[in-house]
Amino acid sequence: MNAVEQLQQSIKDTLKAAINQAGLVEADTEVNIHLETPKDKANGDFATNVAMQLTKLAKKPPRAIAESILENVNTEGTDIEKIEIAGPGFLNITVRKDFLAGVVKAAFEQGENYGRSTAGAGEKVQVEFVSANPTGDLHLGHARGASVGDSLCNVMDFAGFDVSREYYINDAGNQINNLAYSLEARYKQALGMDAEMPEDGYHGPDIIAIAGKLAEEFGASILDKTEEERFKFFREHGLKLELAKLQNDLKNFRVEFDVWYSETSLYENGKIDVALEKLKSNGHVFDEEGATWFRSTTFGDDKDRVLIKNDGSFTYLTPDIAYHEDKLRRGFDKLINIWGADHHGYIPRMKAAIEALGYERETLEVEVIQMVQLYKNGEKFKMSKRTGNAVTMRELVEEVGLDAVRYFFVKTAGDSHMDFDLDLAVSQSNENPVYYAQYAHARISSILRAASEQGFEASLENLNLLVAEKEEDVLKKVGAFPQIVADAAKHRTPHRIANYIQDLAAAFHSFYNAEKVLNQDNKELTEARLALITAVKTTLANALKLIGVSAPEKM
RNA sequence: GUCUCCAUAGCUCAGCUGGAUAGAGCACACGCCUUCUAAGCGUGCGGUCGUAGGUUCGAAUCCUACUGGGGACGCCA
Repeated sequence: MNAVEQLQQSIKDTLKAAINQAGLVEADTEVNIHLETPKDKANGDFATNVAMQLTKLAKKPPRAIAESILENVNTEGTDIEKIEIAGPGFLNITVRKDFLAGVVKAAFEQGENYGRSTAGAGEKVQVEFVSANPTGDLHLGHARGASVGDSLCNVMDFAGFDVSREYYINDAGNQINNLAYSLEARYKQALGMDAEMPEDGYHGPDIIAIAGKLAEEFGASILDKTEEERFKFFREHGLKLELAKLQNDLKNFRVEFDVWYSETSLYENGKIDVALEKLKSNGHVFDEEGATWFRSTTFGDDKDRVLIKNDGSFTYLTPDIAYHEDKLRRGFDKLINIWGADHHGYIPRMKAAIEALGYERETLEVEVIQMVQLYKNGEKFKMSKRTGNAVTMRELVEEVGLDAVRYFFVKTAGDSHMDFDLDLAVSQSNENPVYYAQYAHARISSILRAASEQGFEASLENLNLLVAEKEEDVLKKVGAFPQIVADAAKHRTPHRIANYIQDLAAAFHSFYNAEKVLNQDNKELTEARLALITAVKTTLANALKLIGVSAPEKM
């Protein structure tokens, strides 16, 4: 438990004691006190609406309850300086100033671990994200999914969850056949031959590039093979090179997975049959019209789903069920899937499958990432893998810059639709909010360099000198960080980290303009302030790292 | 047609399990560099929180209906 949490708990305990003392509720009633941070600091450091919430139980008006609590409260030996009644019945709590000094100390001493907590209690969580088919380049939607997914993993890890990142490779099924045929056509074209692309072929430039590579390496020799051999060749090489490309692109996007899980492996090791048998023995499978069905409607899906088509092959769902069964067998407490909004209709059947396999429905959590609408030259820009004119993640990073892209995608809540104006992102890249935060970090670094040259050293000795208004604002922001991380992890909302970064940077910039840090005439204050800005620097760096953005020493 | 997500300032978006006078950035207007980085700070302008009901001490937040937009409704993946 961090300092702020301890403080909050202590305030809650103090208030609970007062409520009991006042006899406002039955002795065994569990009163849930919610503390919030008032927007206006004139309303104290913390505020609670508990008096309003108790109106029904205590059968008194809120202000009378508040007064009753005040009369019975004992703040001796706590960090509470004063409690006031305000508005309709809020209790505004002001904390002793020296409490904030502890915040600097914590950030200063914990360094890159400041903000870590055990809020997640080591819960084993697996997060599956991106999982794009290995049949084309990653595009805008994948970039958003990668940003949000990776940041969420970072945040949850920092908040004490045991996180594993996984990418599900769809290397089986029709799309891979299409990949092989597309590649063969491109290969022939690369050799100067006439070849038509298959009807559902992949027209992306990456396929052309891979075909060119194969033509260079193998010449025309592949043409001598039988049709079956050629198919196998293009399938294998296509997959291998597509996968290598995906892994490389993601790595360059600062995203690394713990596990790359092959769909084909589910076929090879019989896990699909095992899952099917389990569904059958649980009584959730039936045959009809030559196909085998999963009775998903039993678990709230709006229609039943085919598992085995009448041609004997599996639908996409079947290996996916086996995959999820396998995840659960690996001992995860929670499965988080990050899916594009175009797949959200798929959620009820997957949850149904989880339940049919005998697990808790809630074990599977699906975070839906809404579509990104790209604008260019003031017009909507259609994204299509098939037509090959999509803006890829790689191109986006080249044009806009990695830090800006990662920041941009993670600062918006995943469940809200998003417009991405490419011209704006490129032309105004210097005004992108990400630079605002990075600039704060660089500024601090600069001051610390100057301080070092002038013989100053950050010190925790005189933190009680940090009483200026702007200093307090900064301290409160720094102190809030562990709780922000814990909340963002709990609610699966990494965008809160981005918002927090803006707040913290703003508090610092404001402080910077109001107070000068280095002052030869006041060594004590200077060195206390150095400790303060070091705490800010640490916090900024930690927060930026969580969302995959760099923290530069100079700009 | 059914399901689902969304609708907050001119634009892009926040708004924590319902709380006090709904916030930030961009844009616009005006100030601030002989002083640690002006990619910054300050002041101002800007809102019937899509519409109409409901729930209650209190609703941008929860419920219902409607309007408008995205997405999904396949023995594709």
